Amino acid sequence: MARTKQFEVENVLDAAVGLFWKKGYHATSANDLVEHLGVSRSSLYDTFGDKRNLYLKALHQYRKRVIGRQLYLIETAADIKETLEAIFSLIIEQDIDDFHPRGCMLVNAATEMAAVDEDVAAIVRGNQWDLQKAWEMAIKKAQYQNELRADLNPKATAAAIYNALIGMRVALKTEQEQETLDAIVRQTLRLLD
Amino acid sequence: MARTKQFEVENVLDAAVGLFWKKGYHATSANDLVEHLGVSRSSLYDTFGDKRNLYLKALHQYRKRVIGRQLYLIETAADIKETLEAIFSLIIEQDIDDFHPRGCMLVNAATEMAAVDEDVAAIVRGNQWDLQKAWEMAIKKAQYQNELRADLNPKATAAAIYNALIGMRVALKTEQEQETLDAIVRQTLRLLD
DNA sequence: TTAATTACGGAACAATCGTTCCATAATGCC
DNA sequence: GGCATTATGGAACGATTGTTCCGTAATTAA
Repeated sequence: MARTKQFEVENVLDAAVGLFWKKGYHATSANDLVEHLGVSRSSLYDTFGDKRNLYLKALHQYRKRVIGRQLYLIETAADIKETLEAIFSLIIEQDIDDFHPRGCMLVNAATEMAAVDEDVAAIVRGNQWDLQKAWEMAIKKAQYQNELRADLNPKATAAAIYNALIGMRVALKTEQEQETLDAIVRQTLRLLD
Repeated sequence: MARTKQFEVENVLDAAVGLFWKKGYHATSANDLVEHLGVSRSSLYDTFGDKRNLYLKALHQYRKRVIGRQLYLIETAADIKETLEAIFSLIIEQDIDDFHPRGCMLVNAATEMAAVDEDVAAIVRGNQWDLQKAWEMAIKKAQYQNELRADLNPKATAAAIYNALIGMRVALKTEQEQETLDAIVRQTLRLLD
């Protein structure tokens, strides 16, 4: 028995992801949010709490949407090397033509916030665990199917792959020569030989 | 024929590095700087220009001091695999016991600023070039001395090593199990096999 | 249709932001 | 020792920060 919201919470959260992703936490002002989310100040605070709370919710949303897709690719991988190469390509294509490459929101969050905000750190850790586990399982599956050498350590290899992908997100923040990017992909794939 | 400065520019710059390194650009306020650098507001602006300018100078100082040491280690490496392992250890030790791990100031700068500040991006790119070139030369030297396989691509391998080191800096921002860190080091070393 | 409840728009808040300005202090050259 | 020059401390600036508050609009159950 009350007025209904004039916006879809999910949509607003997606828009918040877009802003925080591009500019980070500190450089995104409350005014930025009000202007770009199409929701009034009071409704924003009513619905999402303060700025930090909205940021945390945006991080969760990013995991759900963007990382979710990546997890799906890894889990349903037919050929693990092809999948790794494809994910590298996705990441590279996403940033390479952008005037302001956004990188990975969780990597950005890790460097900007994780050291001083335990809640952010926990989200980053959760994401890391998900992705490393997904790679580990995919490696084990590939070994079971005789597509990968049996003496490869699945957990260690997964950690190294995850690590290389993170490095790539950072590298893409500054313009990179295609040759260098290809080299990183090629060398990282060697981890699976 | 004028009053002399009551501070050493170099020392103040080092202190600025300490602040910006730990908190990043946006989260470090002008007040923070005045309080921790022991220099009055007006002297700070007189000597270093505005906040952004001081940040850029601090980035240069970081390259000179911290990265300079790393370059020296790489260039004077007797055993390249040992050197890579040693640098990983240095990085890990630097962050692992810190309550607020600082990571690498240039990695932090890349994710926070490089996309929207071309001057920052240029500094990061310069640093990347220096380090990749140093690794490339070290690899070539090791090949010449028959310590590394001759069919290893020096440039590509250098890029991958640099990339893995960056990933490590980000990973250390959230607490990491020693086992995982060791795995990353071990797998990255395989790039030199 | 009324009553209860929630959403909304916008003004307003104190606090902090980065920066400037000025009067005074200190220095080296003549 | 006087003069020109620069450094310094501190007050002050307007702008922006994140957040709150309030009067009004909209909604639905009764």
